[in-house]
Amino acid sequence: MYTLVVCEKPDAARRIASALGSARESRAAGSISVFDVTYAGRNYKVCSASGHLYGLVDRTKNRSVYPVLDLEWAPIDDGKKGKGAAARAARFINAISLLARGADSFIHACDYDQEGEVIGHSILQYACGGKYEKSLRAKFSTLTDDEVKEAFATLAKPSKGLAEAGRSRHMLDFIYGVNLSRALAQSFKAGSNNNGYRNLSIGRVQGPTLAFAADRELEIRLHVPDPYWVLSADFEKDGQVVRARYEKPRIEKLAEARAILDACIGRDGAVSKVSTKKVVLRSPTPFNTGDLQREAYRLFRLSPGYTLAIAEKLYLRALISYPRTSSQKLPPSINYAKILSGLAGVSLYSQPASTLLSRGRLVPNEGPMADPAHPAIYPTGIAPRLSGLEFKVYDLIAKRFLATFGDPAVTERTDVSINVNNHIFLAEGRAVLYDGWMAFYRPYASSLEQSTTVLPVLHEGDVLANKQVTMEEKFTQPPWRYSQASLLAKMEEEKIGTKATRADTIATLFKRNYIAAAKRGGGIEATDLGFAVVESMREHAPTIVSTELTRLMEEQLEGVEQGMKEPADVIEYAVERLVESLAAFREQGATIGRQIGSAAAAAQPNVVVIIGGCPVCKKGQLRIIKSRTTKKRFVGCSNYASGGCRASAPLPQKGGIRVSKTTCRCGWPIISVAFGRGKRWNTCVNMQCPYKEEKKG
DNA sequence: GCAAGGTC
Repeated sequence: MYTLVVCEKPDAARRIASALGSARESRAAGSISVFDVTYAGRNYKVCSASGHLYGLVDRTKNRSVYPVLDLEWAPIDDGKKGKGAAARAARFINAISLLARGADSFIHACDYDQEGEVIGHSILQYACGGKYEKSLRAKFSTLTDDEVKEAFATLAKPSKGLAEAGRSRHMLDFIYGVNLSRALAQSFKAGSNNNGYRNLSIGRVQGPTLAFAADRELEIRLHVPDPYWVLSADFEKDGQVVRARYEKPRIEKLAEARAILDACIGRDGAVSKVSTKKVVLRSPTPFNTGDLQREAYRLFRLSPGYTLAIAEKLYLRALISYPRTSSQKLPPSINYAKILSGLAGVSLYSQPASTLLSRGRLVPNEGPMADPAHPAIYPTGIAPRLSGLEFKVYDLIAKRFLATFGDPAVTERTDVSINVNNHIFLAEGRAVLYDGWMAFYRPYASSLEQSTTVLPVLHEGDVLANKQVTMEEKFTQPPWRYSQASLLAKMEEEKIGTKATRADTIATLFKRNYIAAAKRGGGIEATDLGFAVVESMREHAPTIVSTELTRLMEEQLEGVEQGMKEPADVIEYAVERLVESLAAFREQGATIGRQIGSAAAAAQPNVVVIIGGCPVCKKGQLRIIKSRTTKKRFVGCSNYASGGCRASAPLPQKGGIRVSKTTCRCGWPIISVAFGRGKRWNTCVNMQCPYKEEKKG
């Protein structure tokens, strides 16, 4: 007789078994690994699932019918992740079913979180014959020997509320996501003139993520650059140049900037204040999935999805720990010294690893985030044989691990105020006094190290020769577009999606052609189709494109978990609200479809700042500028301030502006301005254009 | 050809 222990994945089964004692591995039917181990006089067979083996299926199987509200749990079928998933799940289910027959008791040892509770629940209920409530739960926060033993010594009743909350989460996501996606796709079909089908989708995570990109794109398109002026000055002391900027970083009036320039040109400065400040920079915290994805993007421009795929490979080759983790913690049980000894045997890391080993006391600088089943990502210490991007990602992980143990770095910042005719200019010096952890993180810490600026030694009252004062006209910039990495960070911040799925969701939005690489300036831009989907959802099912749905769902599921709410009531309430949204789609399906359809076909408006060369002075460029006095937008020449070019023209105050490729015969640019729904008006910018003619676009 | 969530 034995107790069957059900784990979430093969790797966890191996670790749990070996934590309990000396385990013997064998192959069960379908060749999945099973570990026999005796612990405290009891025989255990430790087996595992491979993530979710069961999922929700639509009983009707007809993908053109909605709403689908009648769902059941069944072995997963081959989905979008490719063929073979169903066969793999069947292999695990068959093997576990056989093992269950000989078991007299069951332990649920999947990851101790909501999703893990569901994975174990399904297996114990469906593969083991309704054993969930009779099973006992092993609760651990990381899979270390001590914690696993502790969990088996203090087995608890299964958390039925948690399982119900998780199962309801699956239900709600399916009901909202599948139904609204079907409604979208079918309204597109109804509204398009060729009756074509287009695979459209929306969901609790896709929706808000797309809305982030669309809202940002709108901000960018609506941005009107405001002019401002920047003053800077170069001084000299003992042959060394001191670069300084005017104390006000932006001067919004040209007259004011001119006045300061005139007052300061050719006049020497006097040092009026010198202050130095030590800044201590703690070592970085170890990587969780998102941290690694962001850093790999910053340094190598790798997409989050690609980084995770590479990390997955490194993990499968036993070079790094499990890469899907929220944790920023490295418990001592991973054995720092052992890992460092391993790294000391790799020539690239031997010097830093030995340095750390010689210190004796090793304390990593941990971050606040934790994960129920895994520590932060760390190298195992096994010598890697890698090249290309795999090497880069490994190197980043290894050096980050080393840096985590490094001393705080100490930098010094010097601020100098320079008085020129009662105008204050500021110069700033930075120096690294002690590099500490930075030495372990080279070259990845370089942006911090390279901020070094050397100033000559300066004292209050020193007189500095004024070499030059310059005035530069600049324009306020629109906000940055999201990159894949910053969009992922935004999702983390808004608490939507999970460490393992965020990159996938972004990839889905690309696949649907809701977002695309921006034509200029890098980053992601929402496409017209993306805008149209957000717009129609905001009108008919607004919660799906808002993070509010996640928040509301979590509130309700919290009630289910605590046993205060019935899952059926929570789902019924959601269905009632969903059905209202779907009613609008039924009534206005064709109209919605036409809107989305025409958006999908329409060209992208350009982001316009410069609209063409100046036909008057022939030197400057015509730009869209917002007047400081009237707050209205107009066209002005960039050569206005420096060259006195007075070329200007009024603009309509509403509607997106695009520039035509052709210039008017009078030499001025032709623009098209959006008005109404999808209509544009083409016109020459020149007020006195002798060829003025309006063209419908 | 539909979600989001596991894992490979």
